[in-house]
This record gives sequence, C-alpha cells and structure tokens, in this order.
Amino acid sequence: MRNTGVTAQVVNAHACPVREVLDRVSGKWSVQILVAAAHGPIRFTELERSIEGISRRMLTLTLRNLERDGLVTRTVHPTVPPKVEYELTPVARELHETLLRLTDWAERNRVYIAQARADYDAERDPESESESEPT
Amino acid sequence: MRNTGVTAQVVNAHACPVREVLDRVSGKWSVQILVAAAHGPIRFTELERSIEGISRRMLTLTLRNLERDGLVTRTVHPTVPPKVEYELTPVARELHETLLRLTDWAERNRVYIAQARADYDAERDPESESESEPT
DNA sequence: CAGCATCCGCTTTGATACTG
DNA sequence: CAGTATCAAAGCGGATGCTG
Repeated sequence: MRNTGVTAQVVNAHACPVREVLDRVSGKWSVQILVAAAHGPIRFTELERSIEGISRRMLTLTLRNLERDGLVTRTVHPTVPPKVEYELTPVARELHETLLRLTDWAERNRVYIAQARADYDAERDPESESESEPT
Repeated sequence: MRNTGVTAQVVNAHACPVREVLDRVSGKWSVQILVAAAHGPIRFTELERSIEGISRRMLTLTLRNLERDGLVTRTVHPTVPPKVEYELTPVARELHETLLRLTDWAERNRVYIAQARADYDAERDPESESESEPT
C-alpha cells in the first residue's frame, strides 16, 4: 500500500495506474470496508461487527488510509459516547462500481478457476487424490 | 494469496468474490505479468526484462500461481536452448479487460487522490510544508 | 464508543547460488 | 534459457492493554 517504490514505475503506462489502484485496494480489508460502507454512513463499531474477522487495529489503519486517499469521509459527532461515521466519497462509489465488475468476473469464473486449481494440484500431487485418473 | 481463511467468508456474498479476485490479483506482480502477457505469447526472459524490478524467484512463483488458476498457459518448446512461452487464457483476458476499467478509474481520479493525500498529510504534519496555510 | 501504542509472529519478497 | 533451492530481511496483520 504505502510504498511500491521504483519497481512499479518501470512498467508501461498501462500498469502504473493499475498498481496505483491495487496498492490502494490490495490491503487485506480495504475492499471489505468499501463494500460495507457502500450502503451508507456507518459507524466504527458497525464496521467492526459487519466485517468481523477484522481487528480494531486493522480497521482503524485501513480506515485511515482510505480517508487519506479521499475515499471515505470521517464524521465525528461530539456526543457523550463518541460517535463516528464513515461514508464513501463519490470517487469511492465509482471504485465500488468498478469493483462490482471484478466481482462479476470472479463469480462467472469461480468454477473454472477452482477446476483449474484442482487439475493443477492433481497433476503435481496425484497421491492425495486417488479417485482421479491422471493418465 | 493462498490463504485468506475464515475471515473472508464472514462477509456478505458481495465481498467473497471480491476477495477471491483480490487474492488472485493482489500479488505484487500478478497484474504486471498479466498486463505484460496481454500482448500475446511471451517468453520467461521477456517477462523478466519487461517488468524489470521483479526477481526470478517472484516471476516464477507468480507465474506458477497464475498457471495454477488457469490464467496463463505455459508452453515448453523442447529446443536446445529451452524456450518457454506464457500466454493469457481467455478467462485471463476477460480479467484483463476488467482490470482496464480499474486502470481507467485510477487515471481519472489519480489527481484527486494525490490531492487528498497531500491535504491529509498537510494537516497532520504542517511542519514539513511551510507554504500551506492550515488555518 | 472509538482509537492508539506496543510487541510479536507469519507471510511475502529479495539476494544469491546452483542446475537441466 | 528457464528454473529451483536456500537464507535472510521486511512488511503486514493480530493480540493485548491503555485512553478521551
């Protein structure tokens, strides 16, 4: 995320932006957060619970990065029990749309990929799969 | 890449496929390779040189994963100096198309994001930027 | 409730050297 | 040419404990 360094810049102009996106989205939780927040303003704890596997630390860190990149807005309500809401920015909503295309691709080819993996693994380690017929 | 574990599955059905894609593409070099190979069959060394920052090890590993997922085909030409060519599968080409959308998003909003970052950083560390006016 | 700081470990990556 | 094997370094993520 933070530092791709020189390596990313040697590739064509095609790849650079791709890397940019990826670096911004490749975080283990970034996308989940984006998805969770896509429905509208959401509180810290809400996020924490809807993603669940995430730790507080990661939620905070990722949120910060997202905020830094102008993808989410952070609104603090100075109430007695603190209340902070996060919301996607228009730019992030666009990204979310794009992410949906990827989702679509994943869904359409999920079986293909699973199969490819199975085949590949079966050939490399036939021992663990007695029911297949390599030859 | 290989193991997202339980954490990925607790999120909605929306996010799962996203994670799948991400896990498959989030590798530091996966996308570059996909892009580099999108032009047609390409040899190992060609890839190594066109991506440049990549190490042999990483190129091999990433290529293997891509192959395992059925995203690239590996063709070995049994010639005296070994010749191996990699090519995207139709499925990978589709992914590549989708990646292009992301690229597009990145290009369209690159400035916005850079600005957002600058602003954010300026507010957190005004010291290093004397020319801005925090207040 | 929301968030930060610290420590700690696993995974990923890189450097280097060797082989069919 | 196209890998593979090994080793060490780095980054990322998790657990825990402490605040406003």
